[in-house]
Amino acid sequence: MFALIDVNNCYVSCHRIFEPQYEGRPVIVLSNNDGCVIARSEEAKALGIAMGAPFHLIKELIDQHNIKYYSSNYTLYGSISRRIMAIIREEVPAVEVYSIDESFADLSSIETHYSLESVAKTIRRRLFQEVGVPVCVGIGKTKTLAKAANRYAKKNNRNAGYWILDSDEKESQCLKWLEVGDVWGIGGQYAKKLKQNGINTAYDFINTPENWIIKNMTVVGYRTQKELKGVSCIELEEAPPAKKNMCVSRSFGQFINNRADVETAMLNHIATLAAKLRRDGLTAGALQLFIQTNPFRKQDKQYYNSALTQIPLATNNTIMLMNIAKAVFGSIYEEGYNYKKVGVIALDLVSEKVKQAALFYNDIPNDKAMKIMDSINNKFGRDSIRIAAQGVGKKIRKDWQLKREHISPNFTTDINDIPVIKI
DNA sequence: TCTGGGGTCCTAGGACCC
DNA sequence: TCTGGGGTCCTAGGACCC
Repeated sequence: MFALIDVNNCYVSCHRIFEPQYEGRPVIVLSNNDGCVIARSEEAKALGIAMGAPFHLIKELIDQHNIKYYSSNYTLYGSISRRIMAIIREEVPAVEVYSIDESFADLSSIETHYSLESVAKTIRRRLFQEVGVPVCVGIGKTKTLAKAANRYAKKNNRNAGYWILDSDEKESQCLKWLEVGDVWGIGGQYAKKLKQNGINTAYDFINTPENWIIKNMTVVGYRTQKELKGVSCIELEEAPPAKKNMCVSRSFGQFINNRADVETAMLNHIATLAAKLRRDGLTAGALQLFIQTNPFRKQDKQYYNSALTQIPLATNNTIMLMNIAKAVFGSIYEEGYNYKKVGVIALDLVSEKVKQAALFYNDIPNDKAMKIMDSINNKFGRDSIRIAAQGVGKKIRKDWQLKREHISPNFTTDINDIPVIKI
């Protein structure tokens, strides 16, 4: 059996740990740049606030119902997530951290219904007491069934907070209830196509001929069908597979139409990217840059361009990557547009330890300097030390930086933000 | 005025090789 | 009337996940 443990309305729940006065009240969390809604409390969902709703279009509703809103604070969520995963690891033999708020567990060593139930209850109780977040636990024979069970628990057994698919009857009942578009692995496009063919529930889906599924949804859809039938095709991945690409991109707080600022933003993304590569012990064999205007501004001329550069000697050195990026940037930047976003992607990633040497290339970068930069930034906070091209003096705070007007304190990661308790 | 960021997998088609 | 068989690599596009 597999379990899926999923934090209820994760980002909202993270904020409520430290501001419990918002328990029972409508709360939402906004995307970067306070652009749109990416998390909602149950109370906010009940008021009709949709996932992805643009913030500026729901301001009236927010005032009307006194909805609490936060800018997203990934430092906080990451920290809470680590606490959660540490506790889950103590309770089950094997864990796959699937996302910031979800993990799969392998329960194959646990046999009776009673023991499964007790694992679910213990995890819930400990996370609530020791971290302060509510979670739901779904249990089934495959990862896809565990996902389905989790959804069932959330909608139909929320107080208990778990659901176990340990009989054929319970499986059928859950699959008849589950809309086909809510199956893990079936997204909007396939859901539309399935419904056009009269396949509305997960139960309809498992009773659809295999050849139809393969023809219309490839082998990926076929695997999903097998999983729903109780045949496990997707294994637990305790160690995440090596990354193939790594991307850093941000929308600007407002649009920018001067080259120097766009370039500075890009170089800052390079610095972030290079640090992420070094953190994971990876080097990039190629670098892609892209820039784009804001597609929502219909009054603006639209533009998108990208450039892919092979790197002769795979690297994670900030200065080298910056030099490459600067050399290529001019080929994609065009004057006369209002830019909204710039991004950088590292591709052809290989481990630092096994990277191929280059025969005709002697420009060995100073990686020791990078190590020192990383250790300073790890100790004193990001960008404590940086490359001058990222901006100095007054240039550090600029239009391209994120808008986060409703940011919460970093309660768990910044000594200055630790909550004060008065006794 | 204002609409997120970061990933993976699969297939078809076009190019190449012997 | 008739035109082989067996492969790989790369890219773009489309689907999906959180």
